[in-house]
Amino acid sequence: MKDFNVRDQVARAAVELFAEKGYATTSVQEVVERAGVTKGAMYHYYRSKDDLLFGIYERMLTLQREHLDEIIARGLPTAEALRMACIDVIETSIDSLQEGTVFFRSVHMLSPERQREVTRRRREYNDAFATLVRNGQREGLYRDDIPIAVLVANFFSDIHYLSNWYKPGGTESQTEVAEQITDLFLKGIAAT
Amino acid sequence: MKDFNVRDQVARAAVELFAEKGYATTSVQEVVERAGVTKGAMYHYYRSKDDLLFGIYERMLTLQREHLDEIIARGLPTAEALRMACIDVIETSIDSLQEGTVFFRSVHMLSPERQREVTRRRREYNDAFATLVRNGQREGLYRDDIPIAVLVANFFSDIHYLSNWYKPGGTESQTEVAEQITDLFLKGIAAT
DNA sequence: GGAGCGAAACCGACCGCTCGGTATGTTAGC
DNA sequence: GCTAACATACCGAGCGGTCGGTTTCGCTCC
Repeated sequence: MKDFNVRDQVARAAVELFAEKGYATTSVQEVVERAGVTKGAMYHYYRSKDDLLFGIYERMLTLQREHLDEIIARGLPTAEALRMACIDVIETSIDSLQEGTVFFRSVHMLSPERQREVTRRRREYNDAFATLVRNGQREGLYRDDIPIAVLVANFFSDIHYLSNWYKPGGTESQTEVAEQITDLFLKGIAAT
Repeated sequence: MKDFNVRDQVARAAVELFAEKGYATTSVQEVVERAGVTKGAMYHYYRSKDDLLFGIYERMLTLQREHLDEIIARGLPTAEALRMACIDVIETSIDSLQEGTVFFRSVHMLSPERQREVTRRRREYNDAFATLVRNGQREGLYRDDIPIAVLVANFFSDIHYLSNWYKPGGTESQTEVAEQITDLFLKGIAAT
């Protein structure tokens, strides 16, 4: 039994380095060195550098989609479901801060087809989230004097921005921050 | 009399291309071709590709800092000043959507010293903005149960995210969007 | 006003280097 | 002895930047 798995080690090293210094300025050589393997080993498991990058998107998209679907499937009241979805996605994003850095910074480095797939899946997530808000509007919970796209963007921007300022190990736990941001968002969109 | 200025043409082309396909994947050759000049001409005015990128940051940082200082200097009541600062920075950001795309995506491509300068100047802006919020807290206008850093990040995230979803020429004018986002933010931080 | 001239503006071929990817060789397990 | 899992040396393309040369500009002085 081997004490480490080449695939995972490479993926881990890739995330770290792409987050630290960017996809384009990180060479495959650097990745394999940090992973403690050789280029040959890496290219045995991945077909290209692009695969390394796309893997990050794949994992993030799948993970967040699953979480959201699971929460929606519970059939909770809209307000509870939305609150839960917000807190969960923030916490998840904090768990994957490095992935988030790469995610939002390097889409344009993917191959065109993969860019389109990422866009498509993000839109799906966006739509599912927007539906929650829309339901809340119908129930009179949230204001409808502002386009729903703006409301949703207002929340997604926080997710996006997290990796730019949140430092783990600070005075605030991720749960605290998640609740604070969610609270700010919900206060903003609450019906007057 | 020449009908165009090499410096500006190159800068314009650089912004466009860096926003479209990223700094790293844009070659100097592409930039000069779009600008309609030669590499020799470009390197006569700029010392490096990095200069091209830094110019974008320089302009954005200076512009936004001037705007904020000007608003603060008016000595308006806190609530008015903050509202005005928010709307202004959103409008300005919409005016410079492409610059914004590059600004938030390519910091890590700058030379280390320049990265540090950008960070420094952004922090200055951040602090000036935070002071406004802090004043509002003291006056009892805004909630103080959430760390000020979170409050500020909650707004900056919107600026950051703008270039990811706002499409000019849509149904909403930039003024409308600026007011909507500002309103969401201010509702969120209002004292209960 | 135009000849002369130094400096600035500009051209484009070229260079050194890095990087993603490959091809061929070697080892280990079944 | 066959296959999957690696290792290593290498290639060719593309890149940022340079450098010697040429053109244009601006000004002076007759």
